[in-house]
This record gives sequence, structure tokens and C-alpha cells, in this order.
Amino acid sequence: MAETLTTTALTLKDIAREAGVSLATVDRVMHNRPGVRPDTVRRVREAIERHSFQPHVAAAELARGRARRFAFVMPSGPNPFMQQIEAYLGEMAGWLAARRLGVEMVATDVFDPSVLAASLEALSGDYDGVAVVALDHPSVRAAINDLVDAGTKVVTLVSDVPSSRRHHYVGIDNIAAGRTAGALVGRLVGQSSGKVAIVAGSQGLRDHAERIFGFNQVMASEFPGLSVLPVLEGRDQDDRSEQVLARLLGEHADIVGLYNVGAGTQGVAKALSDAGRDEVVFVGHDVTVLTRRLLLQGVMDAAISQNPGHEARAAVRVLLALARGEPILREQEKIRIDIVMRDNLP
Amino acid sequence: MAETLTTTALTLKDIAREAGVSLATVDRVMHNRPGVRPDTVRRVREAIERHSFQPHVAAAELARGRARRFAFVMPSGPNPFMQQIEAYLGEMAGWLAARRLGVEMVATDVFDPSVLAASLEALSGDYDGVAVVALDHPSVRAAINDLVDAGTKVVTLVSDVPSSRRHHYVGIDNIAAGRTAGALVGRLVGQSSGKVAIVAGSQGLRDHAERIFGFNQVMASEFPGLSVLPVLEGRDQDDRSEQVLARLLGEHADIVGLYNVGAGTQGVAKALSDAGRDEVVFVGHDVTVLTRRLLLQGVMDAAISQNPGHEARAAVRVLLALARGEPILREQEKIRIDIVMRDNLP
DNA sequence: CTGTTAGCGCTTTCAC
DNA sequence: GTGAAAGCGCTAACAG
Repeated sequence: MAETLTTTALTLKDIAREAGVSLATVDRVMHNRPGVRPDTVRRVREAIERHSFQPHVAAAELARGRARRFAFVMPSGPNPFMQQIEAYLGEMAGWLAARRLGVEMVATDVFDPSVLAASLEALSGDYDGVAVVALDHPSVRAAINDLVDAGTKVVTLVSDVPSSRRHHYVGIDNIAAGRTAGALVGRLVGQSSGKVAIVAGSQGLRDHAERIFGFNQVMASEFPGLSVLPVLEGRDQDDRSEQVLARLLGEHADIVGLYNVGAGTQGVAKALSDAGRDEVVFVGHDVTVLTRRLLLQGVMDAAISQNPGHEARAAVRVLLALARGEPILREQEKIRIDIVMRDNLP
Repeated sequence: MAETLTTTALTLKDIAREAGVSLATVDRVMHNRPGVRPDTVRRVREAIERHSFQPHVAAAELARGRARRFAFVMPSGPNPFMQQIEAYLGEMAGWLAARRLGVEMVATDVFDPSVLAASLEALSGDYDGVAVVALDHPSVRAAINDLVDAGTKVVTLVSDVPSSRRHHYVGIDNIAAGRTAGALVGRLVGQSSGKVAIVAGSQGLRDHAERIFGFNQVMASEFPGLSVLPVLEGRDQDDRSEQVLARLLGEHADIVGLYNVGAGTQGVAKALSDAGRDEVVFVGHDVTVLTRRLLLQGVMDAAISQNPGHEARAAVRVLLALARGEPILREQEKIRIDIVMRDNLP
């Protein structure tokens, strides 16, 4: 009736005795440290395997004494999504302190590759781990690789640099996010013809480009009756987004759907309401104070969201696991694409 | 440029010195143990506050030595959702072992109040914490309260007993889940008239009743043109669900939407396809092997999901935090209502 | 009521 | 190459 999932209660000492060596040697083997005869290594490894021995993390943590330091490299400037990530890190303060983890925020211009790369280089040696909202650019890639080579654990956050040797990416699959947005717009429009507008920050941003790609995929294959208009670029700014969208709305009376790929949501909403086109199906990204209000008012129909709290905590947990040499709980750290509508607002 | 979120590096000893007492006394105060003069308590408290001191969890964990044991009381019988929870606990085996946490599964008939209550009573004293998929019934409530009184930490999982003194509920807000389902059916149907069917396991189950309540709320207020038919009860069984639904489909040719509140999904899908009514908007719960397939095939339009992996891990983390007397990260442990459609399948 | 002390299971010098 | 021994910061048992 009761089935046990765990057993271990052994200690390093038990393994040492069984392998006929000392504590120190087992420790060396466990951490792949040099200076142990291959034959001894094998004997110890076998003893460990035999009992699937797991060292006690608390003891290890205590013994090594030294506190760990992580840096979060984030965009400077007022971005509500990033502010939420910071806020959630702040909420973890007690949790972090109880584990003697130091987390520092480093603000930088993540849109300028050379500035970002310089900020990263400056961190070298001072931190056990770095989480960075990265721009995908050769010099940034090089900076990340340098950190990795110096032994620092690196995770990319929200925006990935897949070509780098970063240890982990904490964020969503943006192509799938775009596909999801497309499916929502298509289904919620509920009619087979009409035009669909896209407002993005810039097609040069990897995440925006990927979302648009996914969106178009679904539109083309599943809603052939809906025609997608050329992408507008609002640079994630309210005024500019409003401006370009207002113009487009004036030119096309038969726009039935709208996908806002990045920020600038305020402007998009204003353009819609000023034009008296509230019935347009409007899908955007992220749950912020603003999008929450728009969802409640029925102006926005759905938001695709990557839970910033989860991202912040996942980044910390992944860095910690990497630093400790523990395995990462893939499933736990995977960031899901949330569909948020009025009734399931978190 | 760099802003630090944490500082602590003090130890109990530092606090002791500053308060002019010994280690042991600080320990007593920290854990609200009796036998300390009120005045001394105050002095120590002040020293702790002054530095917002956080004891080192690893040291505490190590010092107390004893391993912790948790029990998961789950429904016997083949329920894919519950099997997933078990599977995720299995994946955590290494993580659990490294923390010397023992997790045991206890299968029981959670639908029979007296059997469930007896199972819970039997656990008393043997475990530090218990997670239970609970039926809301007086004798179950009493059993939970007895465990709590005996010092065991108790969390309800998936299905709550709000009237008990359980320490925490790990699961979704089922009324909101029902509302979400209602909004999805209404929006995806995309027309203003027609009938909507509901298939539930039993209206006697609290979670099912709450979901139906939420669903009807939204239907009545936002989609007045859609008329909701009386609830069918399929007892979460495939054959029975198929049977009752097939009959209903025969009686009403104008059914445009369907909400499957519980399990029995296989039967529901079969009834729809046998009747050639694949165009009906079909919204159900949970992502399983089956619902995943139905979503990909376009038979199901959306699944409301409570991430079983998250629930399993949240239950363990909450029990651990409770046992250690640490605060719970509310935001992290809150279970979200996920809307899963084809393109954001996890 | 309060203090002293012996570990918990690792990591890390420092010797051999 | 390998081992012995001194802690890491707490908890708990035992003295006083």
C-alpha cells in the first residue's frame, strides 16, 4: 500500500570504508579532482554506484563555507516586465539569505552589443553565475563564451543566444508563442475573411522575429481567408506604435485582428479606441498592470505570457544547481507559454 | 550600477554576542521554545531584527540530523492525472535523496470518506508531513484536523477541504477554472445562439460542482444567447460518459459547445465522433496522453490544465517549508489555471 | 532560566 | 597518491 520513493541514508564515510579508502579520496573522486590512481577511482565509483549514493547537499553547502554570488544583467530603463523580474527577486530575499546566496542586479544597455559585451566582461571572476537578458550578436556571444571559459555559470534569460555556450536558456519558445497568438487571433475572430495587423518592436530582435514567424505560419496554414498585413514597427514605444497603427487602421476598414508582438501596448490600445475599433480581436504579450486592465475591460482578448516570477526563480535555481553540480530539473525549469484571458488572470 | 539584494553573513554566534547571551538561548528564542525570561527574549529579538538575521538553512538541516518523511495519499485506480503526479515525484528522487527527504505514496479509496479518514488516521505520528487528495466530508475533515493537532503538516492536493485546518491547499481555484472554460466555449463557438452541454463526473464532488458554477456564471452573463443544458453525470468513466452524451446529442441537433468537467474524456470524444459532430467546440480539463492527442487532432479545442508536475513539486516544497518553519513563497507555490491549445502544448 | 559541549556530513588544508 | 584532522553554523542533550 505504501511505496517508498527514496532510500539513501549513507554517508561519505560509509562509501569510504566500503571502497577501502579515506574520506578525502572519495571526495576527490566525486568532484573529479586530479591526483587519484585510475584504479582507485574505479573502486570508489563502483561503491557510489552500488548504493546510488547522493551526498547530503546541506552538509556540502555548510562545509564549503564560501557564499555564492550571482549577477543579473538586465536592461536599464523602465520596462515593466523586467521590473517584475526584479520585484520577484526581491521577494526571494529571505530565501536567498537563508542559503547565503548573493544576487546583484546589473543594469546595462542590452540593445547595444558592445556595451552589453563590455558589461559581461567586467563581471568575469567576481561571480559564480550570471543571468543575462541577451542580444544575439557576435560580440555578446564571445563575451558569454569568455565567462563560461572562466568557470562562471551562465544562463540566458528571456532572450537567448543559442550559438553561445551558455549553460541554459530560461525563457519560452518564441516561435511556439507566435503560433499560439496566431491560433488565438484566428479562432477568436470567428469569421473566414478580413485583414490582420501585426505591430512589433523591431524585426531585428530575435524574439520578435521568431514570434512573427510562428504567427504567420499558423495564419497561412489554418486561416487562409485572413490576410496578414505587412509588419508595423513601433520600437516598443507607445507613441510610435500608436502612430503607425492609427495610420494603418485608417487605410483598412476591414481589419478584424491584431497581434502586438512586443511592448508599446498603451499606444496600440489608444489607436484602436480612438479609431472606434474596439471590436478588433487584440492579442498581445505579457501580463502587466496595463495589459491586466485591458483584459478586464475587454479591449485585449488574450495575452501570451511567460510568468516573470517563474523566470526569476528558475534562473536562480538553475544557476544554483549548476554551481553545485547538481542536475537541473528540466521539467520544473521549463518556462511555459501561458494563455491569459480575463477569467484566468493570475 | 550594481544593486545588491542580499547582505547577511552573520551567524547565530554573532547575535548571541551582541545580545549578551549564549548560542543556546538565541536558538530557544528563534524557535519560540519556552524557558527564557521575557526580557531576554526581547533583547535577542532586537538583535535579530536589527540585522534581519537569517539562520543558515544548510547548517540547521545538518544539525538536526533526522531525515524527514512525507506521505502522499492518492486515489487508487488508474487515473492518468494522478499517475503523472507520481511520475514527477519519481523524477525528483535524486533531489529528495540529496536532502534526506523520504516520500511515500499511499493509495486509498479517496471517494469513500470513511476509508480515506481511516487511511489518514493510520499515518499519525509516522510522518512529518502529509499531502492528500481529499474529499470534502466531515469525517475527512476530522481526520485532517487530528493530524494537524498531532503536529503533522498537512496540505490538500488538487481537491481542498477548506473547512479543515490544513496548512495549505495546493491546487487551482476551480470556480475560476470553470469561468475560464465558459469564456473559451463562448468565444470559440463564435455565434450567438445554440445549446451547450456539460458532462461532469458527479456534482457531489466539490471541484466539479465549483467548475460548473463558474461555467454557468460566465454563460449567463456573457453569452445569453447560448443555452446550457442540464448537467450530465458520467462518473468520470468513459463508457458511461459516452452513453449519456450520445443520448443528449441525439435529442438536440443544435448543440454547438461542450464542457467536459472531469475525466471520461475518451468516452466524450467517442460520442462526438460517432455522432459526426466534430465541429462542436469541446473544452475539457488536464493535459494527458489522450487529451494531447485530441488537441492535436482538433477534436478538443482547449484544455484547462493544472500542471501536475508543478503540483507535485509545490506540495513537496510547501511541506518542507512548513516542516522547517520557513515562510512559503506564495507566488511560487500558487497553481495557475493554464489554458492549453494545440500550439502551446507543453 | 541559561550556558557548555558534542556532533551532523561534508570540504579543505596540510602531512606523509 | 592518499590520509588525518580541523572546522562550517547550527541543534540538542546535559549541566548548572
